[in-house]
Amino acid sequence: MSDLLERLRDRGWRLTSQRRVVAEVLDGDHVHLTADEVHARAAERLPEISRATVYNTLGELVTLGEILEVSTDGRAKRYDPNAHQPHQHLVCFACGTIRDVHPTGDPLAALPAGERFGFTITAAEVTYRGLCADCARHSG
Amino acid sequence: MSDLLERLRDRGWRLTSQRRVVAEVLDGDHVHLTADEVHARAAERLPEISRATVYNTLGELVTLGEILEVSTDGRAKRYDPNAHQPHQHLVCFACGTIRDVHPTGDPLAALPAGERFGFTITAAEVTYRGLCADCARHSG
DNA sequence: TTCTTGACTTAGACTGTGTCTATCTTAGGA
DNA sequence: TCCTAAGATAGACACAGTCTAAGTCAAGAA
Repeated sequence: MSDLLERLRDRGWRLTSQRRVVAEVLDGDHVHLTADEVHARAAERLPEISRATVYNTLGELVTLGEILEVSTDGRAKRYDPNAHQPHQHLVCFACGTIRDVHPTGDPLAALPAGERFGFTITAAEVTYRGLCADCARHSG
Repeated sequence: MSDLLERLRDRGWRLTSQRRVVAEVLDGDHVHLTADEVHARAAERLPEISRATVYNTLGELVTLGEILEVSTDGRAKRYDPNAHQPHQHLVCFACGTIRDVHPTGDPLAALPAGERFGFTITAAEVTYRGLCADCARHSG
């Protein structure tokens, strides 16, 4: 966390209270907040922070590779601070909960040359979908 | 195509000119149109068709399992008529072009029991990302 | 320490995508 | 041919995100 702030400062980031609070809100495991949720939590600590600043800061952190942008549904994008360990996502149909998961093997390897159509492929994102234990109990 | 209209009629669909035109627009391979694009093409043949009708019809076709909803970026959802053959998507970073691709193996099998967190998993979507041949030429 | 300046923040207007509602039209059965 | 519920329509609305112009401030300079 403080490593993050150090890294950012090293890259020439001006360290404002707004940026610090956004970075703090995104600390932790299995954190997948929307921009609005980040804004709400940041505003608890810094009431005057604006939506634009949250969007700007999130965009900068994504560009710097410090957080990941995830859109598992057609709704708001979510931001995942777990950017330094490769992983995929598991999403509940019913409640939308997201878990980080680690499948075996490399999904890229499953795409034969004949299916690459001249693309230079650099990433493969896998989204697993299902019903979480809680939702399964309540619905059945 | 006419099979599609037959199937829909069998399921009690009222066959209106609007629905027919939307279904026709979505015919073909590697078709991944946004709702607005579907509306524009439908309006070429039926100028008075409304956006709401296009959205309604697309939603019904998705519910019936006749087309797939794909959101590969955070922008508009795209609609894929290739719903009866399992496949994944390959997306160009630069121009957004989408290709249907067929990886080997079952991505679901790559997720060990210990990584399932009590979920009942029913689907795995893979999005491959890279640069298509055209964009690679123009940028390099 | 104070000054300076350009990077940063802000409020709020604006855009794109999708949904909803009240009213009108029409496919298809009687 | 007529009836009627299913479907279509225009346009208001909602949500997520972007942009702009003006004000603020972090951090280097003196």
